[in-house]
Formats: sequence, C-alpha cells, structure tokens
Amino acid sequence: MIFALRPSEKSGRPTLWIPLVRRIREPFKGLWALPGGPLTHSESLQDAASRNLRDTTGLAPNYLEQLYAFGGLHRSPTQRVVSIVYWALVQPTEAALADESENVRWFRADRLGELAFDHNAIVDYALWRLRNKMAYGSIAYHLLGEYFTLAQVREVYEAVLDRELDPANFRRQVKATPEIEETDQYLQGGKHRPPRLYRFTGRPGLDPDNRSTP
Amino acid sequence: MIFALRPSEKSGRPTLWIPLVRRIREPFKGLWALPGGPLTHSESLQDAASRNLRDTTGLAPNYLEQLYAFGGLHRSPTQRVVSIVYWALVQPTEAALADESENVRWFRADRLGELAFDHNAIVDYALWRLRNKMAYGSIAYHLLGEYFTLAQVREVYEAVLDRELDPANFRRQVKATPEIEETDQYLQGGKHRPPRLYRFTGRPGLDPDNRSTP
DNA sequence: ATTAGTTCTAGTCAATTTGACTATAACTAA
DNA sequence: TTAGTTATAGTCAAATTGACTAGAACTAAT
Repeated sequence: MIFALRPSEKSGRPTLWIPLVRRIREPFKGLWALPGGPLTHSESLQDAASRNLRDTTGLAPNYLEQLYAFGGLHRSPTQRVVSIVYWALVQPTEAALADESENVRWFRADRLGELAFDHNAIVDYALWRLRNKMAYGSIAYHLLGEYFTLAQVREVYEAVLDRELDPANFRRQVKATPEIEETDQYLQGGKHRPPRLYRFTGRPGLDPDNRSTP
Repeated sequence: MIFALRPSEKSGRPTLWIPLVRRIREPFKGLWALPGGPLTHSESLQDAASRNLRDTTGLAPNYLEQLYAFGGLHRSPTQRVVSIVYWALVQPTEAALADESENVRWFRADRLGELAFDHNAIVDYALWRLRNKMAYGSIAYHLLGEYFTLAQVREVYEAVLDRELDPANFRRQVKATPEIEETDQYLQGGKHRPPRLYRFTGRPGLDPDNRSTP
C-alpha cells in the first residue's frame, strides 16, 4: 500500500491518500482493493512488492518497507491466502505520475468505503504504524520532495497525527535533529515572508531482508 | 525464536538466552538453528508458530508476536524458502519446563556461534527489535513472573540494553507508569532489606492478525 | 546485643526539555 | 504607505531527567 500527500478538496491542506485498484473478477468483483500480486520464484519479497506496484499503478516509491504478514484462515472466501504486505511513501512529484484510470484511483486514507478482503484492517494497521513511526523517527521526510520548508514538515505531521502543532515549538524540535540541513535557498511565491528551504540528509533505515542477490 | 532470562554462569545476573535445535539433516547438518516448521492449510500464522514451538521445544509462551517475513532468494542452498518469523518472551518458570536434550539446548543470545541458514541475521534483528521495544513500551514484564521487584525489572533492562541504570531514577520512572501496580507483599530471603513486590496489569498489545477463526 | 554490610527507598537539586506565549522580520497585495 | 500573512527568534514557567545524598530495613558476623 502506498501513501502520498495530496491537497484536501476542501481546505487545500495536505492530507494522506492511497491508490486502490478495482477488482475485475470474483471474489469481491467491483470493490476497491489494495494493489498486489503474486510472488515468483526468482524475486525477493521486496522486489516482488516493487514489481507489483509498478505493474498495477506505475509507481516507483523511494521508501518501501515491510508492514506485516497477514495469514488468517478466512481472508479470502475461495482459498487460503498469505499476504506479505509492504508499504511505501512517495513524494508528491512521483505520486503525480501514477496511472489513474477507470480501475485505479486515489482515495483519502481516512475516508475509505468497504474494501475487498480484509483490506480495511490492513489500511488501519498501516495508519497506526505510520503514526507511531512519525512520533519518533524521521519518516515524514519521505512524503516530501528533496527541498522543503519547516511549515511543510509540520503540515505532514498535522495530517498524519490529525492535530494541530505549535509552529514555533515544532520548528525548534525539527531544527534540533541533526539530519535536517539548512540550505541557503528560500521558497518564493507566497503572499508572505519567504520561508527557508531545508533538506533531509538521513538514510531510510534498511529492512533486515533487502540485501540484494549476492 | 524465544527469549528467556537465565542467570549468567559467571556473575549470576540475569541474561538473555534462546533455545536452539540441532540440524539432523542437510543442509547445515550438525549446526544449530532456530526452531521452526511448516505452515499447514488449517492454521493461522500465529497458530503455526505456537504449534511448531511446542513440538520442537515444549514451550508455550505467554507473549508471541510476529517479527518479520524473511524471503531472500538464497536463504537456503537447496530451495526457495520464505520464513515468517515469530518471537516470544517466556517467564522463568515456563522456560525451566523446556525439553532440553542432545538436540535442543539454551544459548546466551549474545554469544552464539555460526548458525544454520541466515539465522544469525534473524537473531540480530530480533535483538535489535527487543532493545527498541524495551526503550519505549512495556515489554520487559513478559520476561518476568507475575510478581516482581523493581530491581528485577531494572536487571531485565540492564541485560537487554547492556548498560547499568541508576536504581533510584529507574524506580521513579517505573513507578510513574500506570500499568505497574504496587502489592502489599515483600520478597523475603535476601541478605538485606526485603523489596516490595509489584505486578504488571497491562495487556500484551495484540497483533493485527491474531483474531482467531470465526 | 551490637555492629558491619547490603539493598531498598525517598528525597534534593541543577540541567535539560517542553508547552504556551510574545514580538519582530520579511514578504505580497491593496 | 499600509494592512495582512507567515516566518522566525526569543522568553518564561512547568515538567522531566540525571547525578547524587541519606535514611530505612533487613542479614550475618562478632
């Protein structure tokens, strides 16, 4: 499953969106579902996740991490299925390149209808993990582009945590983290004082299993 | 994989131990490996982990959680294997019941030799996760019995984090967590002032996928 | 019975971090 | 020139943390 920021239709502020694909066969024909597909013999779990993502939505995320392996007995009405779910964060420029069509569409992550299989539960778990990682860690920056303002970082936190944060105190904390680098560029074009641009210099934190083929 | 506390042979202080099973066939015949086994069609992932654990070591842990799904291409020299690894914490009384034999033995988690497959990497990852969960969360109590002293909790933290903690400050923090309940019992038998016994009242924090069969 | 040795436990105090708030800076649009 | 807006720095009290002190409560040795 993929998270990206998109402006809310009402307020215009950034909110969390995920792309879903429509089921074109039974079971759950016509319902929306998380993109996915089979694991072949010649690819690692992470490679399979990347490939399935690219094939269904055209997306190539810069942040991809294993979420959880779901293996309950009755996840699909027709057969036993074990799904090893990965989740991704994509930057706005990447997200804009996604192939949208009749059967692939973006939805607000907090306003989904009934999905196929147990996918509502999977989305809920991913949202919970995202909020947790956000609180302590440097994951928010993967939803932004290379350069960003501190106000944009705050908006990401506000969108994910769903509460407002004090701008001044938030600045102080973010600036205290060593992975945030001040540039000498400013974002022009607003109707107000132009904010300084910053850059994230940390590494994504690799998964234990994604060392490539030897 | 299973973690339990056992007294160090030298200092007598509690340290982390895990049980391993000896490989009795190729590949890696003769080497030690994590206990495990196949997933059948009629059991959930968690049920399969419990069953395999019971069959190989006789253990029935009170805390069992999914660790990670390992699916690299070359984990086994003979075939493609995907392992969905669970980890468990057992209390000392439970751990003492484990079936030890020629082919099942406990080892100190930080002093393992070369294990079969990629199992060294799996243990390392589990230790990393354990340290992380310990720092923020209430996982330590599942390594202890129902009643414990605050010094015992501190020893668990010291064993896992591998550094000494100030007894007085540690007390203050633990006592501030609402899930720790003071009893009116005291542990007798030491050569010093008897410490008060406490009890943990929190819930283990369920996995997203371990709702049982409907 | 007294004393030494041990850990348990409560407390002090300065240093650090957090949360709420104020004030000025720097831009655009009217 | 002025009003409106956000950016940014700073202040101050409250809360938390880390280092430390000291008395309490037991056992074991004298």
